[in-house]
Amino acid sequence: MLELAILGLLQEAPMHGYELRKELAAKLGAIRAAISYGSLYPTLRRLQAAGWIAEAAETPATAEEVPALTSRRGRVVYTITAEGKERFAQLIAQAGPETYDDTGFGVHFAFFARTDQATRLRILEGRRRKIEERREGLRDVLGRAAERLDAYTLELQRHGLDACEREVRWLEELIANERSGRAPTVPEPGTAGGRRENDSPPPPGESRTERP
Amino acid sequence: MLELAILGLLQEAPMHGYELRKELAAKLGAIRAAISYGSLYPTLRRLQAAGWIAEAAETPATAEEVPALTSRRGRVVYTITAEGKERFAQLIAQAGPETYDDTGFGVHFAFFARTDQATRLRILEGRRRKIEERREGLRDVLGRAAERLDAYTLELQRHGLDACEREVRWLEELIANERSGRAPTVPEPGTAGGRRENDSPPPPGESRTERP
DNA sequence: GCCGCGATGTATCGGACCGATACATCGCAC
DNA sequence: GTGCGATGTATCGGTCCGATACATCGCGGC
Repeated sequence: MLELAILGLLQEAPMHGYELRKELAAKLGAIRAAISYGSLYPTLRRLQAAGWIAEAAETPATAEEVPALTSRRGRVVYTITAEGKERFAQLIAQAGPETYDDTGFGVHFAFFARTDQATRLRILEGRRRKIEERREGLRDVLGRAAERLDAYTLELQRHGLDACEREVRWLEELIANERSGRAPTVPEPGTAGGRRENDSPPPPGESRTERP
Repeated sequence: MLELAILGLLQEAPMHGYELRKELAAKLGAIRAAISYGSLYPTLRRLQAAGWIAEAAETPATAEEVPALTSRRGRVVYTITAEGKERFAQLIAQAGPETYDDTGFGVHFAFFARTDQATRLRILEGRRRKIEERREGLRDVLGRAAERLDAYTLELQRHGLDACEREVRWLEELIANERSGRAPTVPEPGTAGGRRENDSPPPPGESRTERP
């Protein structure tokens, strides 16, 4: 999962670890807190060893002079390689079971702008299926096993059931929108000209405008 | 977390591993899928080594005869010890930061029937605070950084924000109910007489009765 | 009668990820 | 001029997961 996220972010721009963590937090804030350095840095090294990302050392050419003083270790900027882009595409397209859990789905969804429509649809439907299963489980417990459980546990289940129903409805909207929709796919920023970023993905979900 | 959950469940009845997993899935179905055996069994051994649970071997006395044939390995039933109950009480009362993440809160909440009112209130308020922080983070991103993000990422944040607002409202209800409420605490089933289980916890949350 | 098969049951192993910790630099406010 | 919060890289132990293995039980089909 972390691997996929890193590859995806580096496709938008070269970054160093710290930046990667912040971007990730911004992009996945709805799903998970923030990635730990304890997994980030080892993963970066793993990806580099695999040839999917490359170190693009700081000191932008002109720094030939003034080298020795304080040694200036500086941050390590990573770039994605051609193999890395292939790897990303492969990871995005192939859906294992972990693609549909909370984190996995969140990461995949966050990169939907770089995902083709068929895959998007497949992932949304897989996620819906999974949430529907959880929902049925909760309904079962609330029905059959209700008298075995205390009031707090019951309330927890009710709240969970509510969240499931909401997410299914949300997914339905997205799926309908996707089916009837244009196919935007990747804007590919950075390369080739000054086109504005994110002008292409379709507007998913309307009717969600008012705020209490 | 697993440790707390096991100690809590064994307080309701002696159980073997498989059963523990199922009960846990039923009780925490709203929070997480199901505990893995890869963490369950090692944890059971750790708890046993610490003296918090004890093995209460199957074969209920009368099985003195017919011993050798097929050896009958059978399941291992665990019971909580007095030290284990103390440990549980201690874990329930002391709140670290992990008490307020999704899993931690879920586990604590699931055992609210065995938690005193002051602690319940503290945990509910801590959780609310944490969710409010996440909510503010999401509002920030949706406000300040909106143009940097693509439509899908934005939609993910919106959905997350919605979930946060809902959970805060849910917590408010529970907190209000708790403040103005009776203090039920532990029914202590199994020991001392044939009292009906879970007749004591207060009804948390009303106004949640209709279903679409 | 017996055979397979799904539920029950215990167990291990490698790997992913977290949380705490350490340490160094930079800019700026006091 | 100095302290302190943000920036930045890095490691280590521990928790938990997912895959896998293996053995038993009860029951329905042939």
